[in-house]
Amino acid sequence: MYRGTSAITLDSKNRITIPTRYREELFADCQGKMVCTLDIQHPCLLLYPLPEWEEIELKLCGLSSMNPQERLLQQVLLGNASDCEIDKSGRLLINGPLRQHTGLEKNLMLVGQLRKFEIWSESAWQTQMQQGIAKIQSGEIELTDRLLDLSL
Amino acid sequence: MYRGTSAITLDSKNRITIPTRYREELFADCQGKMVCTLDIQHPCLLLYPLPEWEEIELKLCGLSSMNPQERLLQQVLLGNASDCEIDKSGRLLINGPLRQHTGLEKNLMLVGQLRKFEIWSESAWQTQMQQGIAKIQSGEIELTDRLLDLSL
DNA sequence: CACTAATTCCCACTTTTTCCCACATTGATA
DNA sequence: TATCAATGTGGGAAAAAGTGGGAATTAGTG
Repeated sequence: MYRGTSAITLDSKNRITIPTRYREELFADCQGKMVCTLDIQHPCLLLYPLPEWEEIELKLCGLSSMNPQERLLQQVLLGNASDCEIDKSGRLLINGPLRQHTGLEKNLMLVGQLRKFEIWSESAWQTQMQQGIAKIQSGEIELTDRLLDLSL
Repeated sequence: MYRGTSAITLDSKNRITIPTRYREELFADCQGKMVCTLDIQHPCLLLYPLPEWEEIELKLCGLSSMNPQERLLQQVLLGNASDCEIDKSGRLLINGPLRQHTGLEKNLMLVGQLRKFEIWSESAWQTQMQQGIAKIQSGEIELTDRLLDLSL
């Protein structure tokens, strides 16, 4: 399970360094083979270990291409999915279309989210956190059964 | 079960010393492996022994990332969850994002809360206690069945 | 087939993190 | 009240991780 936020940089060759604390687990999960695609709700990227992604792909495969909404999801998620492999120095290449769509700058945040990561530009992530916390504290969150079950 | 409040300090390398009276129990619970994350209601941090945290993570894992509210909770809680290990001199590192979000200064309070700890800046904790006690005494507390069952 | 562009690999520098030792402070005991 | 023990605090030094860039290899193009 991946968790926590790391400040990382996009270097002049459009690579990011995966923090060492994740590498061992990543190598066990997927030998460094990962898939990066666009997020559909936020201006960020999603980074999956290959086996995780393959499960999602299977689900996407089950959607109907006759349903315009479902087809759109397929187009966005599958169309942007790009194979990335962690190189020998623990770095990973982020290709052009992905960078542009997210407006990635030099300073990024790599955010562990259980079985995947999110990649945000640092400023967007901070905004997301501030607004998100404000929203939760103001009680704008509707408490579903699943949420009530959370006792922190 | 952890209880009680200890005044502690954040040193120049952003470490806190865990009071000795907790160490033995902590070591038995998690060999010093802990997870620290943001609280969503108050400006404080939550510090869990790893096994405790993993249970919460399991619940978070069951939320749907397609539901914006549930995803927001995942982002805030998991995204800020940081692994911390108690070092050989009984100290623990609090990383940047966590410090900033909580506005931690040098003087902190470590508050035992059963299976976890809360970490407050000293001033915020005092305010919380004063206001909280005032609220309870003024009868602003709605007595639910669970509360009625408490007999002190 | 030659030339250019892009990618990958690798080395070296810089910064950060971790470990460890020593001093200060507190509290207990004689 | 002096002394000892135990805990808390600070900081130096070693190790590790992050970062940038050169050079070699591969792929793409005219």
